[in-house]
Amino acid sequence: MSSTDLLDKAYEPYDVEKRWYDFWEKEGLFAATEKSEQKGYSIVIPPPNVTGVLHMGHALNNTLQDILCRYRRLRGDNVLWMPGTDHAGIATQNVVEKKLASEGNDRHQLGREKFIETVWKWRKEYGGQIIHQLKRLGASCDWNRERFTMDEGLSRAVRKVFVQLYNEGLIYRGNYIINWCHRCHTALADLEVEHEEIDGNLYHIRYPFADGSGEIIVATTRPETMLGDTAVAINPDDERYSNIGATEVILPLMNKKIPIIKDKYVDMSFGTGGLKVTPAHDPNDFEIGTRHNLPAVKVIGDDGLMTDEAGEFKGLDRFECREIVVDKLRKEGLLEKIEPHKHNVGHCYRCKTIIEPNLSKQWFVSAKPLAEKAMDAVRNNETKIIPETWNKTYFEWMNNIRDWCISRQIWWGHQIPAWTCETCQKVIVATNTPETCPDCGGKNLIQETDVLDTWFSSALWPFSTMGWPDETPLLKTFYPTSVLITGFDILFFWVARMMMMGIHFMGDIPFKDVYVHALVRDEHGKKMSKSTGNVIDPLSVIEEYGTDAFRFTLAAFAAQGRDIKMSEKRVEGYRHFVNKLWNAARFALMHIPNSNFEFQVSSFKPLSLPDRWILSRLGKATETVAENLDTYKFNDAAGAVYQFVWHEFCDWYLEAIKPVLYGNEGQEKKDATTRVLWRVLRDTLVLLHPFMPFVTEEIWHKLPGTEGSVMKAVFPSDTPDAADVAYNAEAESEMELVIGIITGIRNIRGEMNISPSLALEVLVQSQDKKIRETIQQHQDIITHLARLSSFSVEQPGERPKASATAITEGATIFLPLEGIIDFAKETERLEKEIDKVTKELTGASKKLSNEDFLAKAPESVVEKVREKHETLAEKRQKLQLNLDKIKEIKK
RNA sequence: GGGCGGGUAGCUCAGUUGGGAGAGCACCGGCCUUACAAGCCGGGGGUCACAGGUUCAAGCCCUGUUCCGCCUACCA
Repeated sequence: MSSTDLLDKAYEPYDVEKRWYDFWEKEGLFAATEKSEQKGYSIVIPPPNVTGVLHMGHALNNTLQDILCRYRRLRGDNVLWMPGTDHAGIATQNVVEKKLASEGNDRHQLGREKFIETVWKWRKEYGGQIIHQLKRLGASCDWNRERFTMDEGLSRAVRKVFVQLYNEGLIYRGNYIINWCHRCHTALADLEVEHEEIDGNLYHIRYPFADGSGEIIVATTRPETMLGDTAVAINPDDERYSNIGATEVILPLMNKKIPIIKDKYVDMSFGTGGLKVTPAHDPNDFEIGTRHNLPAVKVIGDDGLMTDEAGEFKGLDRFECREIVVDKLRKEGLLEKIEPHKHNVGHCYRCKTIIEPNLSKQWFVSAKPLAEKAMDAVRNNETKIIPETWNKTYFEWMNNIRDWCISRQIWWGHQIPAWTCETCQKVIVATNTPETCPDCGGKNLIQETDVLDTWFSSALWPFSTMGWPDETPLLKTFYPTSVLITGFDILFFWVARMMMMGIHFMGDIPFKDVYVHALVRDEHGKKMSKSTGNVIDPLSVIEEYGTDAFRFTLAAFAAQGRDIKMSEKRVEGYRHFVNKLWNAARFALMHIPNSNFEFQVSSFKPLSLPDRWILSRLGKATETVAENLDTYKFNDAAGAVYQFVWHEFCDWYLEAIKPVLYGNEGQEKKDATTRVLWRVLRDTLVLLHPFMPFVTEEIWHKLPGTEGSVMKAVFPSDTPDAADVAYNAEAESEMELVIGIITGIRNIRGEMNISPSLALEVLVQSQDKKIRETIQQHQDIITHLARLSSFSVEQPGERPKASATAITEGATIFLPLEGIIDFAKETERLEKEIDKVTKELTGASKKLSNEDFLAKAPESVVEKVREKHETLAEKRQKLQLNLDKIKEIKK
């Protein structure tokens, strides 16, 4: 590509993105090396649901991962970003069932085997959607290694884990109260229940004593469960009931005698202090029932309809039954009253159906022993959670962890590797399908029909994806992973469980760092949801503004510990930034020769002030970007590079070197500056690449003197010629002086409304010889950037009359403009400036006259304030002088 | 009920051992200056939620109040 081929005037992302993504994949630039001398760096992707489509959360999550992976590659690491999806048991089954229903079919008609076949077919056809969307985002995953939680390898890991935990006594099976979703027809883990406050009623029901000596009133929010009551409980300390003789009540509607029991659990201050006990339909009642050996009567079936045990109510829907029960109680005069009552009701996290606590035989993981070590790892800093504030949440949950119900009554998932011998009822748990019963030799072995919770398999993700249970080179190179990037919403679901499983099975933590990022909300801070209609589709944003602008927006707003409020307007702003870079490159390419070009900056010395300055600033920007990416401060990293590119490189450097590039200063100077320009652009592209991979790659290929992909570039601070961009104190302070003078002149121009096209004559006075020399030396830059017709520097002496003035540190600027300046305006401007300075000056004086401050503040602070006071006083004095002068002339 | 986070410019937010209140957008004024009007130059704007306290010094540390958001939980 020759430099005479100008870039288009505006950056058009669409074609560029497609082209380079294909190129990267084709060149194998995303591939990790199994064995390498390089430092290993690995991230496993939080596997999106195979049913999923890319939303803002995914976009943020994966953009951050991609930034880190691309950055680490530039730093020379051997990077593995492991991609994949999870099988999302309930969600996927729901989707496929819906599809079947639309075809007038259902899974029971198909049968289990056929149904699972259908799901696989669906997965093949539609399951890759989100992977394609991740590619649009620029995700540099090692796609050849893509995994799926239902893959053969991962399934093997699941079986092995299940069997081992069972043998260790950490998995057990039993009848317990679990959360039951009638719509999904399965048990759910406690975590999968979403609590929501709803306006319900508190029903007060009279339970007559069996001996006719009176009654006790109990309160309930779910009257239909009374049909399954097996006791009424009171607190043993409750004086209201200390004198009752009755030991039993008659359960209304059922006409059944049930005992009155005493249990400390009962809260005396709630209602009447009488509690109905339904062990089959309430977790607390279940525990009370266990303590008192009460029978558990299941009146609500797994289908949501009342069971045989519900007597005359049999077959009614649970909510319908509630109304009828209440109605009947009222008629029989057993309903004391109904009070409105707000309470929390559990809903299924997949389908929002109201959850019923239900007695059921399920499989559980005994979590406490696993949680202990998972807590230790964080306590000992083996795994660091960032930001730290999430430690508390992590410990809070781990400390109160309860056993994890892992069986699901659905078909799509890992079928539990347990068999029951029909002959002797022995339960066999094994990785391979057993042929005969080891106890009785029976051949009729029936496999457990339940499948495992999807999170059970995702808990193994960091090592199952790398080939475990085999000892693979991949595991050796990349486990433990370097960092996990995730949203806090799955801290418990996933992160905590990976910690438990990783430590238990690998004997080592699954990740060294866990970076917890925020949620993406809409521009008003509301959670995005389909029902609210405030969802912004990342893909439409990408279509409209380009991937680079979108990614940069996400990074720029990814401040630790705060949610991101996303609006398209923000993205638009960063599209301007992409375009700015594009045009800066366009400008640079107009001046960088494309042949016989020696790119070493160091061979051209001495360099001009702008050259030395921009190299110093580039070094600073490089350092800042690295520091902030190393500590997951994505917004600060993005901010630093943005500031550098726009306000230092474009606003000052490119403007300052124009005369040189136009050849006004001779070929030698031009050659030197061109090298610096090239160098800064090259390094800038590398710095920006992790954030904006596409536009940087596009420019990289247009820039002479670069080879291959920018992905293969070396991070600026790691290059052999990194010394060129070291901090240069002299250049920075000289440039500050020059910038100060220019800004002073521009300020007058702006405030006085002097036409930009009018070239001005400017005189600068300074007492400091060094300052005078520096200014003199760089007067061409000042003349150019401030648009001057003449410029001179001298010692303080005669003040030009009729001039506007500005004060910078160490120098006074005079803009003699007889006939041009407006005296009234200049007076006003100076007065305003004096006001400002006076205010600051007063603050400093106050401090300096405070003896305590002088005595107790550190010397360096006092000195700083003294200096400040001195400069301000001087500035004020000069301003005052100028004001007096103006007023004098005005007269 | 328990826990966490937040209240800083009109808006969205930075502000990391306590010592100069900042950015982006929006707004106002001036510019088509041959990279970019998706741009350039200049400018205005804040009792850092409120009340106390510690300190020479508080946006930052402590206490209390208040408002908002989230997580978590078995008061029927």
